[in-house]
Amino acid sequence: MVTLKDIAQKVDRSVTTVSRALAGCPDVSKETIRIVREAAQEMGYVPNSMAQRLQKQSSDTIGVVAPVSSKGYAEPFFCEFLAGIGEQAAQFGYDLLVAYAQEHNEMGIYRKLVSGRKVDGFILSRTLVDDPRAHYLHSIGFPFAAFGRIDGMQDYPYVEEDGEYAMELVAEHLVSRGHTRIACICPPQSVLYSKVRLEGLRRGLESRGIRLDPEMIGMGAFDQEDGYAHACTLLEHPHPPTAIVGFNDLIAFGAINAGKDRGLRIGSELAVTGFDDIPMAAMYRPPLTTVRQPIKEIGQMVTSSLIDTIQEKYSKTGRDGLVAESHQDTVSHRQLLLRPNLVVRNST
Amino acid sequence: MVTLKDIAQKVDRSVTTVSRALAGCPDVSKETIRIVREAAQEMGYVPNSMAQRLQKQSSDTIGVVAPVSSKGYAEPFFCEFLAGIGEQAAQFGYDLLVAYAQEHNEMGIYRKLVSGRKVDGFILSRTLVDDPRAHYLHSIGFPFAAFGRIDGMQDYPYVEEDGEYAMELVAEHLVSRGHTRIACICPPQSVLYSKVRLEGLRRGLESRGIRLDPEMIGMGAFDQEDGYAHACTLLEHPHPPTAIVGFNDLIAFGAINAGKDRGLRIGSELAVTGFDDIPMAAMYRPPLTTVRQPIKEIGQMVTSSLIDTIQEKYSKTGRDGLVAESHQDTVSHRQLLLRPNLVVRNST
DNA sequence: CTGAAAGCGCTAACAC
DNA sequence: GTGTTAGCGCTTTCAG
Repeated sequence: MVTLKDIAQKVDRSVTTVSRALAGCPDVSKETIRIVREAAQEMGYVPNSMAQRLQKQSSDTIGVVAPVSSKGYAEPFFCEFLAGIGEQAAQFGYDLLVAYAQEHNEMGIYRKLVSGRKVDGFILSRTLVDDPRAHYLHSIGFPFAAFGRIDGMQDYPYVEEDGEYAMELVAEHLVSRGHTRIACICPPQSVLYSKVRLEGLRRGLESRGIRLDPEMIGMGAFDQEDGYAHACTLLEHPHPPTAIVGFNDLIAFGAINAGKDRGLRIGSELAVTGFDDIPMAAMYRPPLTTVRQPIKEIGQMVTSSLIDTIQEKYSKTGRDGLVAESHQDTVSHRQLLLRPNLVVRNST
Repeated sequence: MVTLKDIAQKVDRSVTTVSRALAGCPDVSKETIRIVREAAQEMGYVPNSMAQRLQKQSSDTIGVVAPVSSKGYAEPFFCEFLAGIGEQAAQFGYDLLVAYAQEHNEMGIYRKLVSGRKVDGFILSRTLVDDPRAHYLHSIGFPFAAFGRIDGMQDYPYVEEDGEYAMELVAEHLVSRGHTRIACICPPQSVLYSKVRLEGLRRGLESRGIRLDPEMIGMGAFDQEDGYAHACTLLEHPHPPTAIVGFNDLIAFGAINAGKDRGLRIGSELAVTGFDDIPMAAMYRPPLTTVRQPIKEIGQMVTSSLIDTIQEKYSKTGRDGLVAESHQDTVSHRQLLLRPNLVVRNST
């Protein structure tokens, strides 16, 4: 592996000069720059990243801890999200480190990554109401950006779709289709988006004179199987719903199946909506009415925010360790609440 | 951040001794070891990985380059695969670096990762007939392990399900159900598993006196949409199939939809099989008959192989750079061909 | 059993 | 403009 030293030897300059020439330092003669770069080129020089990182005291790496167990996430969704993160990170010269949390020690992995200085910042997703990850990182001043807001925390960067508004759209849509008995199936209320959406749905219905019956709420679902089970229960209710709002597409698929298995005609006898608009949503039968989340783009945005945060921190501590008074201001620029779209298909 | 130096200062020993004590070097007094470890513990010492890596000249990191564009892969499948890799890597103290290839420069990213010494080895998946990635890595002696065999390359570690045998099972199953007009929809033949499975299907059918009509082969599909389109074409054929073999589950879903949209009763009037057994396969309607691939476990296995390979290389070049004569032998232990299972559900 | 010194490859402060 | 020196944090000879 060719190093600066090798080049230095070959062009008969010092290692320092070579380093500077490569960096394009202004106080190196044009001539030297040319010579050095040429040599580097033909020798196939590539800097040793570990050496650079050791010296810079930064890892140029962004960390993502994958949700505990596949159960915790609509996978196709996470995959796209990751792709968005990875692409954006690469754009800015960052690597992407993906770690998998073991069941009962999600925090441990964050601590390990932090203290081993393996990453410069984290992307958080599926934020919780009182998110321990966010609290931890916040408390030690470690950069992170989240896909999703966090209750009881203000000054941190996030991107999120306005779940409340989204549910307003869903409510409006279903009511306009004549539904009055409306159910929903959602993840546990500890998952913030679940709480927000539920609240949004409740309000959206109430403002249209419809009450969201507590018995019409299936709580604690993540995937298709859960969705199926909850939908079955709902449909067996003495006063069953004519519409089911799934809080993600997988849940909605499960609900559709439950309806089908009972001989209901989806779309007419039972309406089902989802959330996310994963690729399969359009390909399901019937195609799913759902709230679109441009998940890859969201991954990119949240990554940009994170990188901003990292570099801001770096430039600050690099200078004097002083935290600018305008912290709150600069952060607020990185709080994005996206306006969602409802994609209407044949499941409603 | 606490360093060896800090500990050394505190316990009044040299940095060297502290390092050795922490490493559990036998020639350090019990007493010193105790003292040092205690101090390290309470000071919250964690080694700086960049420093370790620079000095060890290894990154303790495994690289995975995600397939170009989401189109290239059944995503839920890739996600699980990645999880298997990540978990196994963590088990052995390796990090997982995930990179995303841009459209026309997949090789570039491999080169970059190699020359920047960012990873110690790669996991390859969806191998191609004449896989450029494998050839490149092989030619420079860089460790890798593949999910899938590679035509024209022998001595490298891989894990694969026996696609030929799998198709034998599928053929047997369909024929035993009375099908004689059987079609299939597969990815391009440059994808090795596609070639292998197609060959297997052809043979499986022929040995039962059935010819695989070239017009019954839909070529170049990856996802549900492609599967749908090809299935439509097949079903519009003057002599349409009564069974369609999808080369992955997404393709099969597409075929099921195409059949449904034509009013065919899936399972009786049109049989459809898949491959992979992604979680959704059991939840589709009708549930999909498919060949099971324990993808997460495969991820773990292939990662183990890779780590073996890395460590073997390291111990060799570490000693004298000599390659043992038994290379071929040790590699062959890492060539696993798994026996697949057919999961029969209602789509056939 | 312990420590001093060297070095992994790179960058940066400080000369000349 | 360029070189010398120092240092990032760690491991590893080589001496004692």
